[in-house]
Amino acid sequence: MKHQASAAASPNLRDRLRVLTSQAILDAAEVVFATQGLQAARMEDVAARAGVAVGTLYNYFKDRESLVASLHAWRHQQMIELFEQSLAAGEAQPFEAQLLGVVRPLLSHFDQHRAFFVVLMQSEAEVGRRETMCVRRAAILELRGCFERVVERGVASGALRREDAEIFPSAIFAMMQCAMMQAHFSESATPVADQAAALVRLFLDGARVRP
Amino acid sequence: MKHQASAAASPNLRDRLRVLTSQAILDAAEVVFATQGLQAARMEDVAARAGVAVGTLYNYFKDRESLVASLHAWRHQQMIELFEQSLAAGEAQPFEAQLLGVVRPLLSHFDQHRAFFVVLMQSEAEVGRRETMCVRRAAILELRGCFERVVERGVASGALRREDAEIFPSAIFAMMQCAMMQAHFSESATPVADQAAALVRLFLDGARVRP
Amino acid sequence: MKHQASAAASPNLRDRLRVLTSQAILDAAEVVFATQGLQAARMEDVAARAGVAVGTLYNYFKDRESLVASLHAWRHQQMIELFEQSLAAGEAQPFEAQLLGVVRPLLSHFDQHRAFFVVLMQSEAEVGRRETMCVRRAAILELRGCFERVVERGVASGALRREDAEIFPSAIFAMMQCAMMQAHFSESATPVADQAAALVRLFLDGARVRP
Amino acid sequence: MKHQASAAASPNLRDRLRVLTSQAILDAAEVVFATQGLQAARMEDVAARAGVAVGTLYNYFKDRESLVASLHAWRHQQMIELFEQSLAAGEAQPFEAQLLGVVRPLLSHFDQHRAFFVVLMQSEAEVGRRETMCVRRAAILELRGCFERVVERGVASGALRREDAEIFPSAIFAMMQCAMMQAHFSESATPVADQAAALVRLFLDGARVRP
DNA sequence: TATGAATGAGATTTCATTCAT
DNA sequence: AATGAATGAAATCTCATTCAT
Repeated sequence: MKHQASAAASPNLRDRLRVLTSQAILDAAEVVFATQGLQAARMEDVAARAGVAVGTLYNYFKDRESLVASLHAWRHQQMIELFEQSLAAGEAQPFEAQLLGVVRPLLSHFDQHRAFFVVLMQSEAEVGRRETMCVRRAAILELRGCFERVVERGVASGALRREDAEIFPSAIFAMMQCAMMQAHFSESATPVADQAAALVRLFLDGARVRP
Repeated sequence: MKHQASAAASPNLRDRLRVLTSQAILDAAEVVFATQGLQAARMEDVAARAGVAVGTLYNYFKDRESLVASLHAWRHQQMIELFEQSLAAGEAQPFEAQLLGVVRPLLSHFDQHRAFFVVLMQSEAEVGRRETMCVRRAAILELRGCFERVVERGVASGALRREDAEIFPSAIFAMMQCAMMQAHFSESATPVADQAAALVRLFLDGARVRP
Repeated sequence: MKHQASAAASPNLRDRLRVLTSQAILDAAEVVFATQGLQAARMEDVAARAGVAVGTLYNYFKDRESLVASLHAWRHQQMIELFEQSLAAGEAQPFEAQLLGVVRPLLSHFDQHRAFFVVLMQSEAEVGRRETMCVRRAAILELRGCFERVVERGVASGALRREDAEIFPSAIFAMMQCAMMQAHFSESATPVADQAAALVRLFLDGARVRP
Repeated sequence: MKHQASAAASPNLRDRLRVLTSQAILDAAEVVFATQGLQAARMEDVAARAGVAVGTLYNYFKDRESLVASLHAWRHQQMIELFEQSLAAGEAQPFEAQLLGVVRPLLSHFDQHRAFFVVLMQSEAEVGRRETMCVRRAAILELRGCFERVVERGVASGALRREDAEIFPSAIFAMMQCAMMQAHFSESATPVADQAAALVRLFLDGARVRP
């Protein structure tokens, strides 16, 4: 009541701390899960890395599964947003440039969270609870839907063949995934994003020698 | 060797029984791992499915990890052999036909062991023990090596561009993987092998509209 | 005392508030313990029901055990007082009437706090800390002592046999308990107090057919 | 095959061992639960007392709750059987003798498992899972049903009043329970069974002085 | 004085592995 | 060689209690 600043900030303070802690836990979880593997990692490790007690994890996430799910949802959301921005930014450009404008930022995002995305893929393949699977599938389908929109635009603008258009979204997605996996297994330090142009070219022109 | 006929046959019989049991266990393991997930599956489940006691598993495989590794090695070996046969069989054909001749049987193999390959991919992304990782990486690199040989032949025969040849093997591999994953997540019943031709065409000619 | 009117009233106000909060907590605790069970109930639940924060509970009661003990003591005190009043009120009446005058109000009290008394009995059987047990035993003995006084008066007035007088207090007590338990398990809605007369008659005359 | 005895015993051996272990666990559980209290007792304590590893408990009982339930069921069954035998044994005797013939053995059984029965009562009052409650209630009702049969016989033989017969079963039951509780709280070493005759007399003749 | 997020000891349960029969 | 009961380390999750605001 007395101090405007402190009084005004006070109610927000708790909330801000909550958000901060929540983020700290998610950040820690990402690193720990990526480093130790999704199942090998113990909640205690996540807590230790986040600098909180185990019990605190459970004040923010119902259980282990919920923590993993939140992590997924978070990164997924970021990717979708990144995609939307990139797509909108390239709206005025010719198709190839727009495609590259979408692929490169996504690969950059990959680069920044490389370790975690491996975990993400791993758990995507996981044969777990039914509901978990559904959520995952929905997420993947949403991402694929993004690429479908790009392909549609390519077809509409006359840049892509209409006949095989059905498999194009998956094809781009696959190439990106592959670049990712390869970087992971070869433990290469070069950013995957550097291959964006080559990938787009391969997707558009194929591998065949032109006369 | 020491004993008469029956005794001479006996060691063979024993060996054959050993192999039979071993195979039964691996078969059971494949199904159980694929059905329940690699970590969710319990050794007891594998034993039950194989029709043996838990202890027996440990008479044939040092430990859980060793069982999984054997399963991997087994399927991997089959794929390599399949690849070699397909490649040799298409030696006389033009490049596109040979490539298709390699891709289609591999996808068929995928189709037959679809569930397990998902598990395989899952564990490939696994960040487990260092030595396990090495073995896995070696296996993947070997498979990629196979595709490198195909690409080399394509380049040599003038069918593929030399400039981007470096990323071609991964690209083909990626497209196959992707077709696989997509089938898994969409729970499609159509054989992935049916998409072989489309994949090869996309790889060779790209997605761009030709004038 | 030192300060003026407002200051003089202030300590009383504070005290009254303390008592009010304390009562609110005890009331909440009774309901929560009775509903969820003595061990299943969490301090947080009690706090929520009382409309205070968890920390506040510990401003009023040292710890969980102390809260339970207070609850017990409170109800126990009420029963003792109820007993004394009833006993005094029936002093001039013949023995059977006086006994009924004691039993019926106690059973009514039971009816009002039925759920809690089940919890009370439960914890009476609890094999917990030594000191807790002592307190409980003292409470029970005090209640039994009340009935001993009634029995004594019955013997003195020539209404009860002297020979078996030792087991009479427990017998009455047992019958009351039993009526209680039975009501609980049969989830009967009829007040136990309605059986008071029948219980007293059974206690006095037994079950045997008289010639 | 070679040895009749050993071969014949062999299949039974495992089963007999299973039963033995199962009994050992139940015995240990009874003591531990009675000594430490139903919730205070840890599975580890039960295991230690039974001389097995914790895991073994779970080879025999699905979970903690199941162990407790088995214990209850076991003792309950024994009591029912004891009751049936006693009742049949006194069939030819006059009512009072038959009643005593039923009450005394039950109280003896109480004496032998005194500590556990306290636990039994405690958990009977427990407000736990719905299904658990149902099982318990069924058990109690079954026991009460036994006493109802005795009372019926008493009424039929003209020994008991018909009018109040409804509350007689509970009354006997209550008196027995009370004797039990009292012995527990007073930590008396005298067998409760010694009070059997007094209880029966009180039940039959009441406390009133006869002219 | 009230608050409620943080704490961390402790309990239950699982399951890969062993080993006596 | 096959069996399957016993083992016990390890992981998840709970909740009474504390203490900074």
